[in-house]
Amino acid sequence: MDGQEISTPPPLRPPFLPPLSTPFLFTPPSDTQIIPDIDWVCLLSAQSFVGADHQSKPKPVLETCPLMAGNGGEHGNKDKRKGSRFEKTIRPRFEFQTRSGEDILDDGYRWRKYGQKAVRNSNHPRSYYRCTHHTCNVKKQVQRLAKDSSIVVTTYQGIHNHPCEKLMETLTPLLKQMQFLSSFH
DNA sequence: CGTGTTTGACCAGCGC
DNA sequence: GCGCTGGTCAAACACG
Repeated sequence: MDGQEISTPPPLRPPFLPPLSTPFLFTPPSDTQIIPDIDWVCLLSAQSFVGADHQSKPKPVLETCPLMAGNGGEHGNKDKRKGSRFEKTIRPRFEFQTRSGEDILDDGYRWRKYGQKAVRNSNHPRSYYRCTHHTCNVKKQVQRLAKDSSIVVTTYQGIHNHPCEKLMETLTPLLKQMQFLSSFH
């Protein structure tokens, strides 16, 4: 490497993430210029960061993926592999290509690695991650491109059913400050 | 001690 | 049926 800058992408919230409207009670002061009908989900979605240098256009697809049968997030069922463990279920899949030295993108969620496999036609292994939230079934796969090892391909499967912890941490003080400021009006 | 990672084994799907 | 490959499990281990 000739000292090329590797751009670490900012934390992102692609479209497969849950709507923020549920956990957020966003009540802007009545005399501010905040547009009430802003679609924050779209605003923060992948569409909004298409064009950034380090991001490629995400490829959202719907396809049938093997899914744990009756998985309610409970662990301890050792017979998960047997019988009707897998059933065909429509599960949203989103793929991102990111030019980064880091394999793990900070998307605000917590992930636990549960596997790693060497992949055919690639020098780089594929890593498997699962959201650590006990009620959440979202998974992601991280792999570097065989052609260009500086590009990380992250594939998300599923939709989070809980708020983004880091984003909540970030926005909570902001919201409190807004409420504080609005109390003067 | 709780949480996350590593890694070998296991299983299912698919092509031949 | 067999072998290959991708995906997952779970015990062992590391770390703060």
